[in-house]
Amino acid sequence: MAKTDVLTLAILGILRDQPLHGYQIRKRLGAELGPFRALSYGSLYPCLRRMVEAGLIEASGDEANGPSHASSRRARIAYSLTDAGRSRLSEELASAGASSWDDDAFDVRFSLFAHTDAATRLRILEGRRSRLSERLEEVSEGLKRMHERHDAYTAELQRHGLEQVEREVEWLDRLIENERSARGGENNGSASADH
Amino acid sequence: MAKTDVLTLAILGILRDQPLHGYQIRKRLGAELGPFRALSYGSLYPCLRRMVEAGLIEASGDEANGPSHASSRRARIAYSLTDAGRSRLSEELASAGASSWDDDAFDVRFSLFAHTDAATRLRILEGRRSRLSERLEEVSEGLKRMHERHDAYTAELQRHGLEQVEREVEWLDRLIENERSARGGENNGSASADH
DNA sequence: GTTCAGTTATATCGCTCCGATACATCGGGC
DNA sequence: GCCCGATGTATCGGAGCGATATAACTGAAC
Repeated sequence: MAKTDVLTLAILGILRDQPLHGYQIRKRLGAELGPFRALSYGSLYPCLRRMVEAGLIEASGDEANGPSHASSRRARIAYSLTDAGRSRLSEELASAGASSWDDDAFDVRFSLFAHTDAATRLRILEGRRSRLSERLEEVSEGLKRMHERHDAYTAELQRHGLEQVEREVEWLDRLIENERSARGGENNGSASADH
Repeated sequence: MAKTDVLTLAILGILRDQPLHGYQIRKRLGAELGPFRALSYGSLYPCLRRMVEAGLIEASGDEANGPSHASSRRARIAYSLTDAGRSRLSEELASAGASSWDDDAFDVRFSLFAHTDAATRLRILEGRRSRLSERLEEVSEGLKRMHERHDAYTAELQRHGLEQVEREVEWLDRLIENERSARGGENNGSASADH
């Protein structure tokens, strides 16, 4: 079975197209998932080590860069996917379980949608949507029940939180609509190499 | 100096008005900060222990509930603020540094606004606002620079993140406006009896 | 009236993550 | 020549989380 945590998945995804070393992985991930979700070295390097141990990636002493000049390049360790890593990635990309629409995992899964087939994309979006509407009900339930007992600021915080989730749902509805209308037109294939 | 972490502050705040035991603390916190921000026991109990060690709270073997019926209530440990804890709380409530408008801290600080004086409220809101607009610029900068090199889904994720932050800023602007217009009318006092 | 599920309640273990920090090297500007 | 900011690898301590164990009470089904 081997469960794949979010960080591992994100790294598998980012190494899909080229080998990179730690520093680059961090920058790319930061750029793709937004400047929030910082990802510190304190998580990155241990995770890379775990992945090497698990045989998902391979470390190599950086030959990659051009003809270049003679001698002592600084220590750089480029990581690339092994076959096991590549098949783990596609296995993971084909799945659409609860772990795909959790708060922290959804962004990563979404950022890999270009390599996910249309049916799975739709299932993930719908799963995320239903997860959020559960939450919606919880919160608005709570809001009604707290008439007294809470001051204006706390209530405002709740109201604002509710609104945020509502907008998130609207966003998902738009995306789902798009996916649905794209279906039927084209072949529904896996989108793959656009850049 | 003694830095107070977010969780500690939240607990100080929730114990301000009555002693509670662990389970209740968790429920209240969950209700006040929204059902997100779960707070697991694995964080709560260690934190309570730290706070007892630091002399901020006191454990007592639960006499609190009514006349009640005779004998063996199950083990329940009620925690209440010590004088040190109470003064730490008001000290913390009077401050408005960067730690008040960090992502994770802001919600907690905001939920305690009813016990924060008007000037500090305003400073915190403004601090949070400027933190978010920094981020705004970063992200939109990044969005412009990534024309190529990113697929449609990744771009959409960025766009959506940007929009969220924009709305957060609008929300803050509304709150700041309210605070400003309330000033001048009333006495600007601290909304409550600080000891 | 007994069983069974759910809530109240405290507590710990292992693991991961983060922030801070320590190194070293590179490319440029002054 | 010299410092500064980016590039790059790495670790440490502390804090949080998810899962889990334990146990007593509550109430409804049967």
